[in-house]
Amino acid sequence: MLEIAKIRQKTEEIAGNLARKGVANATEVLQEILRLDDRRKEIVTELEKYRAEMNQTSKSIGLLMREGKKEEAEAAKKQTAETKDRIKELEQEVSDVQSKTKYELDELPNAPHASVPTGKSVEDNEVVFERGDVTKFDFDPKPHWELARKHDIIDWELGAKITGAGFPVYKGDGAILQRALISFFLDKAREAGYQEIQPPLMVNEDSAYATGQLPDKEGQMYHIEKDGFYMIPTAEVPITNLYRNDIIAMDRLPLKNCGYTPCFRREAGSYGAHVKGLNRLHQFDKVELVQVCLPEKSYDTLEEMTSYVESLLDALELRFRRLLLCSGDMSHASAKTFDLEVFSAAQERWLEVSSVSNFETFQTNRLKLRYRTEENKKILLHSLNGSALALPRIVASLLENHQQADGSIRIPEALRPYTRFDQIG
RNA sequence: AGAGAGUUGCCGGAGUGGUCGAACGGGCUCGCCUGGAAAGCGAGUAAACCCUAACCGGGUUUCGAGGGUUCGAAUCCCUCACUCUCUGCCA
Repeated sequence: MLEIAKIRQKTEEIAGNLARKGVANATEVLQEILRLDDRRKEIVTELEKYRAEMNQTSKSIGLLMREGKKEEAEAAKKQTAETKDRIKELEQEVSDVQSKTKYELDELPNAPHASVPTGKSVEDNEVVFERGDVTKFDFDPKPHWELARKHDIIDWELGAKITGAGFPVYKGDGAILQRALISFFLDKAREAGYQEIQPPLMVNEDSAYATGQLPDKEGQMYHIEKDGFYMIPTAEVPITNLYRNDIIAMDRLPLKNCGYTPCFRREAGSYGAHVKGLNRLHQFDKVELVQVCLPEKSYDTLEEMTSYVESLLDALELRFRRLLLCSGDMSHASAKTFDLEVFSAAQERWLEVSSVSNFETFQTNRLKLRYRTEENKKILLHSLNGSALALPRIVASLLENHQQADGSIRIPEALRPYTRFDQIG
């Protein structure tokens, strides 16, 4: 959620950036928010005047009662009725204005950072660089779903039988490969200074709201209505919410946490060839990084996190490219996002395997996550997160890029201590 | 899942309708004392919001959350969440 104080200070600048993200009438929307906030202040000022008056009167009634001046006390009581009604009215007005303001703010996405290119869709994303060896095949490379079937390591039909489409079953070496990747990613993250967290896989409404899933992505989460819980779409949600309503001492910063969790996504509306195989699932595994840092350091942190994830792809011997997402392709909450994509020779396209974002204060504003300055001021921190990494697409990339002429899959050196086999098949 | 007890400030813990933002103890910060330290003494020690040029000052709200009764609620009533104990069930 954007901060009202900042909207007030930099209305035009923010409006301009919101427009780049496709918000219609950005200036008008911001001005409406400021008008509502002005109105709120007016009402609050009046409200508090009446409340102060009520407090005064109540106090004096207490004194009169004590002194035994019953009639005087009764008379004073009668006089309060009008003020009381007025307070009720004003309270209703404040709450109306506040919910209107909140509604307007909730609708607004984060404003893209100045360095984010303007654009509407994936086509406008910028390729920052490509790295890694191009895999050359002297045979016809097969897509991962065929390889997985051949080696009987991933079974979509079984998953469909026991649950439904998009819930594959990993078997034998497939299951071991998953477990190996998770351990590998977690060990690397720990070496890089991240504390490992095992969070709950369901969260309450407050948590889903604070990181921006609600109300924006309501329909994308599995919702357990009976208990009011949401299945997490990413570990970002519980891990970032660890710090909801916290004031962090400066010497604890930056907060660096990571976690492995399954992720659950309804993916309502997805269809077509691009959702084949492991490309888009309802349940998948992911190791996620979350950092919370000082505002002035968040863009360095974004770079640091992205480079870190790239080092994982290097270790897995995968050719990748870094994309700087354009204003129109970023998620609701992000101010700047880098995507990392691995080239799949078999599918002849780039697969997104990681997304690293700086949310600036968009999440921390809802989280009320602040730090205390030397002067004892409370300032909102910045939050960032990144996948390191999402398993299905990494598995797909490994299968497709490391397949051999005989159909076997070569396991990259770095992963062998974890799989304890060098090839599949 | 059933029965009971509880949820108060950084921590412990009083407080059952008015003078309670909250006794008392501990912690922490600053000052005094000291060669230095301990002890001791003194002062301070929540958050959000409103008024204001103001980091001065004044005001409002907050004692698990939300609603209600009342002139007035930490204190009474209702709903919910959480914690603990016992019983039940079960990885």
